[in-house]
Amino acid sequence: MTVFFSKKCEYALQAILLMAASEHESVFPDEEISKKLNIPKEFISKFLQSLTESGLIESKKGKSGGFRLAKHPSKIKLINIVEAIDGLDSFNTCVLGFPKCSAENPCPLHDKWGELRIKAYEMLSEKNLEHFKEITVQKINSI
Amino acid sequence: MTVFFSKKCEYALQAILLMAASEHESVFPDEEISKKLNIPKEFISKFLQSLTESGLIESKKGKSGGFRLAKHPSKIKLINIVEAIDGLDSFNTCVLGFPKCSAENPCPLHDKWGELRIKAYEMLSEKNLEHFKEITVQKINSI
DNA sequence: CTTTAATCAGATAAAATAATCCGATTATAA
DNA sequence: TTATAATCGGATTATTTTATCTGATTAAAG
Repeated sequence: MTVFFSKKCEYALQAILLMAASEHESVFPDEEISKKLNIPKEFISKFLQSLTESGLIESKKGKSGGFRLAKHPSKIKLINIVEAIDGLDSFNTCVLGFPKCSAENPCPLHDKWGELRIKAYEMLSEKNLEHFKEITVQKINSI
Repeated sequence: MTVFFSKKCEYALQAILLMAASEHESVFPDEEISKKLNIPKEFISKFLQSLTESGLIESKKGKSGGFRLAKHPSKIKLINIVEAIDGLDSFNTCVLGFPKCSAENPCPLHDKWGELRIKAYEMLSEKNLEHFKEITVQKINSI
């Protein structure tokens, strides 16, 4: 396996990047997200519901409804999505799976992995969605 | 989820660290590995077989049989185990799950993730098992 | 030669994750 | 007010991963 994010989380990150890259307050129905990102349509409501519960997006029922960001892109960071979907446990567990790995009882990779973990966290939290607009548009157009 | 290694791979890394930390040429039956590392006994043969096929360890059948390293610990690196169990695909795929992520069509995290991936690879390949002997002994004694 | 203790290999079961389906509800717009 | 198009939520299915079971084989030791 060797996954970093679950599929749900990957999809959620892609979807929210897509929303942030578009006109503010645009509403996206499942169908549109599915087509633009090649995500199984029926699966979308599953992870977008989690994001709705977390207050990151809002859902609008009925005709011409769909999902949209609940905040301005500048107020959202990728780590918020990861936390909502996968949680932050993996930033605190031993990479080798040893129990009670700590500075007192470190595993052979404890220190190195600790550094990488911090860098990974930074990667997800140092920028907000506003910063990713342009590159996201380009990426999506290339799919 | 947000896993880095599969459970199989974690177990395999732990098991091979254990073997490398002991007297050279010691033979370890399933039972012993299971007890020392709290790994389900029946599951051990599953991933140790993969390591046997890869030539990292040898299995000895019959009474007083078991598994032992096929090479000196100084000739084995953690990346060898990862490659044998999980493969190296994750070092080449997009962290956000976008298709065809590349320098020409990068995802928003392409560069940052690229750096981290290299550091992760280094973490697994810069040292050999000989280096981890002492810390492994301490870690296992603390379980 | 027989007993014993181990791996091996294949089948199966359980659990987690990913994907699909469908009826109920909701709200827009004709 | 009615038809339409969307989410919502629960149930179900499929797939993958993890774990267990069992019988066959092997080899050491008495």
